[in-house]
Amino acid sequence: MNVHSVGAGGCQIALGKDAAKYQAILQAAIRVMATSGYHRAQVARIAREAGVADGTVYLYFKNKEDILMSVLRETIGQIVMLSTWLEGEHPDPLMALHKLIEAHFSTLGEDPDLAMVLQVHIRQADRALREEVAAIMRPYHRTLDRILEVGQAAGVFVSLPDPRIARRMIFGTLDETVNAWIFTGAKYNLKTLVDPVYTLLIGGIGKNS
Amino acid sequence: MNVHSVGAGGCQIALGKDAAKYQAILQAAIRVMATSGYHRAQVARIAREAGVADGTVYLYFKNKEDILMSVLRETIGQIVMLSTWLEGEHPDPLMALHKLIEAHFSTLGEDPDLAMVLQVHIRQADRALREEVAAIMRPYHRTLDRILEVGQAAGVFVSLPDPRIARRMIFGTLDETVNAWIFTGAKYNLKTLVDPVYTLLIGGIGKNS
Amino acid sequence: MNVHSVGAGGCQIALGKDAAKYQAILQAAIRVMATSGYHRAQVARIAREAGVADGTVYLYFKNKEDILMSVLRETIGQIVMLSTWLEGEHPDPLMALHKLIEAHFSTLGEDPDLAMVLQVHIRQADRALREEVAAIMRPYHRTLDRILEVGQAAGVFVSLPDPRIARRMIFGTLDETVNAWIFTGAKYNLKTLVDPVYTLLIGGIGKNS
Amino acid sequence: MNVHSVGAGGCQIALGKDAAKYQAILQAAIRVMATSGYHRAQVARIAREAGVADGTVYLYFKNKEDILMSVLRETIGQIVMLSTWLEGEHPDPLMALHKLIEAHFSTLGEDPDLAMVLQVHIRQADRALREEVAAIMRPYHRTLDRILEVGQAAGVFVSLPDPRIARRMIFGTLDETVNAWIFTGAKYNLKTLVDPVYTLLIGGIGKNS
DNA sequence: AATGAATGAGGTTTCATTCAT
DNA sequence: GATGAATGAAACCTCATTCAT
Repeated sequence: MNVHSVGAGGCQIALGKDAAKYQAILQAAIRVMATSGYHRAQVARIAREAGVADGTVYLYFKNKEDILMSVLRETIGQIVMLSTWLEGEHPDPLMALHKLIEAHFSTLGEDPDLAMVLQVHIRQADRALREEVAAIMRPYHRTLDRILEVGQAAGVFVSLPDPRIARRMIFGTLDETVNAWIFTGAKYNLKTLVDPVYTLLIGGIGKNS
Repeated sequence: MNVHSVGAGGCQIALGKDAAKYQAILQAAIRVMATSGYHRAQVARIAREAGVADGTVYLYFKNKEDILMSVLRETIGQIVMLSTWLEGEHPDPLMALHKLIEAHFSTLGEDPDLAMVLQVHIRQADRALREEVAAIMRPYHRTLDRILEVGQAAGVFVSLPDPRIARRMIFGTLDETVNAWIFTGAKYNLKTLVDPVYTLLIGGIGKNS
Repeated sequence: MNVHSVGAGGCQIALGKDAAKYQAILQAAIRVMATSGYHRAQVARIAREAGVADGTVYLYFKNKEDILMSVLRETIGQIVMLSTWLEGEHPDPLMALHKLIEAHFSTLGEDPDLAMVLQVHIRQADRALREEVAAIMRPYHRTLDRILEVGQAAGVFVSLPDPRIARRMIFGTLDETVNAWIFTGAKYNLKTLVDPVYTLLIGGIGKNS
Repeated sequence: MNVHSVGAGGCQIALGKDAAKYQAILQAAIRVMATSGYHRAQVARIAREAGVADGTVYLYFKNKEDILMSVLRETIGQIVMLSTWLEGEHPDPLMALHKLIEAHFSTLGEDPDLAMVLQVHIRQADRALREEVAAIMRPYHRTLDRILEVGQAAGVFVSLPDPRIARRMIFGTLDETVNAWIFTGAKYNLKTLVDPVYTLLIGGIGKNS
């Protein structure tokens, strides 16, 4: 059974023997898109980088968009699943939030190319693809929403008319932090920011007298 | 002197006649990019929408990228200048931050097309363009940094080893809030979120016992 | 007004100044298809043969299929219209038939390349295109049917339960005669066959004792 | 000796094992080409339809063109041989002609897929292939020519300077009749047209007073 | 003999840009 | 200055064919 034939989106092409080749193309795609961006990334170059012929790419992916989609499914998917798992693992909403930030920064901090694709180039995609991205991200947002709700009920988080406002603050903060890390060349260790960011999100920038 | 011949990038053509035509093309570009995205936006369509011939576009802009750049310069520029002005106008850092959030949400909230371009399509641009965007944004970030520093010195903001962590939280939160507003169809009034977001940024999500 | 913007099918592209260029491309297409066939005919070669750039072809035609369609519309159309006109001009069905054969052989006999396209390469087209061809041909068949009906009523043609059987004999005979002429290299004058074919169609191959 | 290794074109591979597989591929080719046409017919689909691997096709046929050629050789060949046999069997030219029309309509009328290929898709082939088709057809045309000559000598057919004119009428009529039958969906029984067509060919459309 | 994964050449079409009028 | 017809490079994708297993 091929690893990559599993999953909701699935792959409509009967995949032959080589799951390694599928991964090779996927990794090549991440590499090429990291440097060239989505629209500039040529299928021919992805193929060359993966060490296969142009046509081979189409044995594993339906088309260029499908390549990007698969990068998404396999990577955002990881963070999303990780977040869901963490939520279940840590009933304490404060701890859950901390672990989630850690997971977010760890996953992207360990693979700058992947982070580049997810933070920058994904957003170059067309409307249809962006909606797909949103759909994949939704469980992540739901997890954040639930953590916030539980925290409010437990009295550790402030009460808000709409928890989505806080969720956007959290997600926006993580997102922008990763962005900044990428654009400064991914030189420092993203994980060192877990605690400062967590503290700031909890306490805000205002000084509690 | 034409309004649009001012600025860092400048314009290589001496424009004598028609500043109105320049604006028409710029507005058309915003409209077309809002619906089609950067890469799908065709120069021919921008020209048609602006009521000029294809070639005329090249009398006012060096190339397609230059059109986008100019959209940036003229719009981000407004927020940036506004923020600088607000900073000078309001010595109180809390007030300055509040006014800045208000300016940010007002400017984008009043022109969904423009917001769409700035939030979504700008990011489809190439490396060079994104770096230019960053350069234009820098004064905005500097303003935030200074407000934070003044606030720390005055004891109204928490002390942080690196104020940029807080700045990214602020900017990331505003950015994600606008993003969410756009993707849900820009149905509600963005300005209603000024106070909740401000409060959350100051106090954090944690409950102060 | 452009000559080629008239007609049922029309042309969905706003055509600029040059009706001559439209004709040049059309003639080039006939020439290229005559030698290479429909599927082997490359747009690039048609463009080169017409003395224009590849892209220019797409200013005058929507796509490759549209080129072929236009060859059809403009040429079969001629025979069809001619046949309708002849029918009106000659109330005598015998004379009408004779004139029609003459028109058929004249039109194709004068332009072997065009004949090649119509007899051979049109038939390489896809289902959709062939149905379009059939639609364009229909008036021609209707004309034949009417001539046969009038002739039957007048007692100069045999009575048949279904006139379409006779129509297919006439059309099939003309078609095969042109085919044979083409495949032997279009060496003789097709018009010399008007009388023999007419006589044979009227009298059959059987000897009237 | 395999059935299919006989013939002009021959088969470059010594086939030991499986004449049934050869036939399976041939029948699959007819089926696929009937629906998709020559150029749209993919070797992979023929293989799948025949229940063999792609590569296996190339053990039995030199290339795609060879497959079509073989369809021709084996099917037109049948009509051709049948016609030759009928000619020998029926010294009476009128009877011979009648039997030949019957054979023509029977063979194609019983297998619409085959008829589709022979009437429509064969003609999508390239020059070289069409010449091969002509070569295979030639004995059929010769048979018609001889029947006509014998008939003329016997005084049952009209005298013509060139019997090929009459032959083209006969063949064109049969061809167009089959064509019309196919394009109307092969709904009626083609054999019911044997007598009307025969009568018309013999007597012509003119009324003998 | 049989397989089917891999190959890679080849063609249509788009669209930013130019330049003669 | 303004025009817009013309340009032509560039890229995705298909599919006949091969060859290692």
